[in-house]
Amino acid sequence: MFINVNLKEKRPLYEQICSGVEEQLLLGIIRADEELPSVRSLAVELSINPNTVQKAYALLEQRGFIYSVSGRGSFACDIEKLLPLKREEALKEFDRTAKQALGLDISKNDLKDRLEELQTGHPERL
Amino acid sequence: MFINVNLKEKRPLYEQICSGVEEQLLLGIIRADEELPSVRSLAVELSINPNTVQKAYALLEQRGFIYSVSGRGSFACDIEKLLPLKREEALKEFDRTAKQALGLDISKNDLKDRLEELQTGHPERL
Amino acid sequence: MFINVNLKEKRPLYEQICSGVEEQLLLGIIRADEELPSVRSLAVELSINPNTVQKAYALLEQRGFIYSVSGRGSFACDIEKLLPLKREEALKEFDRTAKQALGLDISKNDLKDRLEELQTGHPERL
Amino acid sequence: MFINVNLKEKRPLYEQICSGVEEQLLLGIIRADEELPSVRSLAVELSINPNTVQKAYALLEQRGFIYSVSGRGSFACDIEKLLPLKREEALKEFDRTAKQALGLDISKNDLKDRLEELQTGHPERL
DNA sequence: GTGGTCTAGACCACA
DNA sequence: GTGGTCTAGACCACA
Repeated sequence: MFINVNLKEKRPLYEQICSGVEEQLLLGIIRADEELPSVRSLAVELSINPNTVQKAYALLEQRGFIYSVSGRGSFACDIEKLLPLKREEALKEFDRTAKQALGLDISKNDLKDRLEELQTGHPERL
Repeated sequence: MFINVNLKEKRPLYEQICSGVEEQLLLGIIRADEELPSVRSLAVELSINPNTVQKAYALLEQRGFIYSVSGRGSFACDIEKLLPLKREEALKEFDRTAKQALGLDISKNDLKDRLEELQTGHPERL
Repeated sequence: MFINVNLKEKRPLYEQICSGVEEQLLLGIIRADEELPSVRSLAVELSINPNTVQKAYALLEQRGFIYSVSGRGSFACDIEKLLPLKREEALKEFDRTAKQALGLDISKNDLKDRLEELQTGHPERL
Repeated sequence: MFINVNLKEKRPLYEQICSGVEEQLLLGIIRADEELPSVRSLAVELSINPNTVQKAYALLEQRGFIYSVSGRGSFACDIEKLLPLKREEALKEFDRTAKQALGLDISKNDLKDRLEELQTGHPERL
């Protein structure tokens, strides 16, 4: 697992960790029940405060991405169960931005053309 | 001009004011060179501190939406000049969310269908 | 005399009037002892407050560009007597900006080349 | 870092702080990613209000000179990336003042001689 | 009257 | 501890 954090970004560090882990889960880089680095080791690796990692893991657990076994560590949830929820969220976001564009007199056809040209950059699941 | 602020929202008050004004400018509700409510009067109307309104107006000026004349008041810029920039920003956001959806195995055709069903809610410019 | 003021500029209106008059004096558009528009008429022409024009004229008098004859009006001074002072001020400004450029590792030769290419846009004195 | 503010100057305090910091960044006195004094400590040092320092730091961040990390502090950006922009600005200013001098019948050769005699006072980067 | 600057002091999220 | 937001209130220049 390779998580990057960037101090210059405005998002709080714990959010950066969360989205890093979420992304790798969704991409299949982290498998179901795979063990995540411990709070302490990740804190050392990223040179940040363990409390920050702790907060990120707590949020990830609350959001259903990981589960913690006390005294053992943290493990990835089965992402397949989360996909429908994530898709729903993504579509809401998509609608919102599409509406915004339409409100600026960009036509639906323009947006469709744009869609067609998009490269997903979606790597094959390992 | 009808600006609403909501203390319960996480976004700072000054940002809420900014987006309220921006929206009305883009919708043509506020015309070029039209005078906005003074810092003080808007503060009274919204029951917030004048400094907060001041910060919002300063940001709006910096972003090119309004211009302030010391001792006179604040006035709307000609929004037509800002439209291309806003469109560009909106399209970037659109691409981002579209990519996100595609990354979750939602097909381009699904997104296009969704686009087709969207109602813009875009009022005619007066 | 054609003075323009721009509400969108950050400089105060009275300063804009001053520099407009100064410029026309230095360019020879206004001649020595020529009468300037009255405070009231200029205020009407520019659609601004007479107090603002009054302040501009007071400053111009204080700086030696015009003189007022009470009950008669305001008249242009002989600009030739002011030129040495203006030249000194301009050279100070020139030195300041040149130093700034040199401090950013721009070479003296670069600045000289730049000087050579400048078009003055200096109209012939009438 | 040695920042001075002068209450008697007309420029607002926050602008004085900005230009002080900008200058030291451009001179290489402050290095990339070096930590700046905290908002509070600089306020104490200069005997001014923290809000004023806060405003200065916000402007410096917006202008690309520093970046702030909430809960951590403020740090210097890599100035090398800003140099081209600063050079461009400086040359525009140089042109402006040169034109002004030429408009007062000062010859290009006079300006070149003047350039030649200038001492930069530019300290070596450490 | 208007906007712009500044002070004094509070409270919050983040680390 | 740090920066970010907000309030309450003062004073100034400008028009």
